[in-house]
Amino acid sequence: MFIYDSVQKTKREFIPLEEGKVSLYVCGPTVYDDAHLGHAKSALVFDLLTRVLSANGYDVTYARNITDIDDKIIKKALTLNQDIKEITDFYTAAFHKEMDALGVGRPDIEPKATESLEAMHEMMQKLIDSGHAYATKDGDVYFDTSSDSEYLSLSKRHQDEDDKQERVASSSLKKNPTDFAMWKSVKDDSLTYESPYGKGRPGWHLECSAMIEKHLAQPNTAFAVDIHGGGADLLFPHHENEAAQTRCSSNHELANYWMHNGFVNIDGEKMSKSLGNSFFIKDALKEYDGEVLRFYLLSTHYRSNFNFNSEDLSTAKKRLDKIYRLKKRLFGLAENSETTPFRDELLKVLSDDMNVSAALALIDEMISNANETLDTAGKHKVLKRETISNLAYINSLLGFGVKNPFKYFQFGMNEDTKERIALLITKRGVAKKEKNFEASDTLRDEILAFGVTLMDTPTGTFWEKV
RNA sequence: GGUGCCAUCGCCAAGUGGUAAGGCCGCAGCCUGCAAAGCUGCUAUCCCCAGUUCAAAUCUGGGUGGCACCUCCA
Repeated sequence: MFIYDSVQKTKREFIPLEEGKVSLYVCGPTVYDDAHLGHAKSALVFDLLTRVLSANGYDVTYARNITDIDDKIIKKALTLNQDIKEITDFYTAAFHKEMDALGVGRPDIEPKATESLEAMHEMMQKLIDSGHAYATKDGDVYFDTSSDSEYLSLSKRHQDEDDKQERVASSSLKKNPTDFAMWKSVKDDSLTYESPYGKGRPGWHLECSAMIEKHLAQPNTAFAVDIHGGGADLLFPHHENEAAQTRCSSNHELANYWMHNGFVNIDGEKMSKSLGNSFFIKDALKEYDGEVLRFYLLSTHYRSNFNFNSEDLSTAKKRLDKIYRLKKRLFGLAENSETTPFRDELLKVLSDDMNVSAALALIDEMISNANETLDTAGKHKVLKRETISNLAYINSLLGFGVKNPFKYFQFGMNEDTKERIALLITKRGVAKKEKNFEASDTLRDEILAFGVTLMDTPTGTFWEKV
């Protein structure tokens, strides 16, 4: 298994801290709004990573946090006059539902900030005791970046540049411009959390460091976790600050391998809250099967920036369709999971820093070969067995082809329409049998008007939604 | 301004020294009552210039053009 380390900027062979085991931590969503395609991309990338690691025989412990303490949440609570927990519960549930639709497995551990305050206080206290952090008279607690000689080693920035980039001059109580808040005092009693330093809320960076230390870190290892992942934008300042806190409060570095996934743009433009062009997962799911979205978002290498547009999405669907059509041809045959050369190759390319493109090329080649043989020698038993095994492997490793192939092609069609189509197909079948092609073609036009295609096969006539 | 990434067929996209994967689109054909689906065949020398090398899309230098981070953000 090889992984590109985005801090060392090189592809490295993956060697776990503890043989046979992998600890993986990924920054999860802040639950104050609907999740957008960027959240989907990140979740999908690391879902794939856990599948590939598992297929390589590793026992994976995957943690992805839920940030349920945040200024944006507090702001929303005030604006809507709602309880904080009401908001975070709502968006956490929505997030889970959308991840399910995308075929993203639940992490083994899903820590919430609200349930990890004690761990945060512990870490903060250690940092204060060791002189790496300080409390101000306002009740804020800051990390002293000048106390960490390794600060900025992740993002490889230069201190002097960050000095002049300071734009918020209000925090004059900071010792250094780059010092960041671990605890911020908040006056409004209804929106605060208790701490030994007064009421307030924890800083975002502290949440992740503390949760990793509490849930994943092993004692006496050089790193708290094997792999830390997240979106490319998180490298600085979020991961830099996380790493500093962990480094200075414990005897290990934060992560052995850092993985950052590329961004999702919409029609060439960055998707962001400030631009107001966020593309929510829930909206995309209205038009496309979650698996199509999964296939599309995973079809480009995880480190590349991804330019979302509907043309490419429908191209991706066509490619996924081919998997399902082959599955249809083999529908009802006994399942098996025998080893095949294809399986070995597929795992091999995915184990090389998740080369999905190469994997898809292998899949298309496998499909093409299988179809060709089925066309010319339909009773080829060995090939059928192998193909079923191959499809099952694609299913478990990539999460493609999970559904019933007939249902897949009926996405978004209501029962009433399905019945009417079935009736017309029966009528057309009769006309065809009587060689009344004029009538059968008229019936076909009626069927196509429902936005479907028709295909006559040896085992019957089937339709697919276009 | 600082730091970093990228530039491969009409479109999407692999490939990091050994002579250009795959998909979509297009064209030709097989199959089909006709279609659809499936299958077969055809379609690029890798932004520009210079260099290193027996050999470069792949390494080095210089251009040009995109983009990201530095501010909440996956």
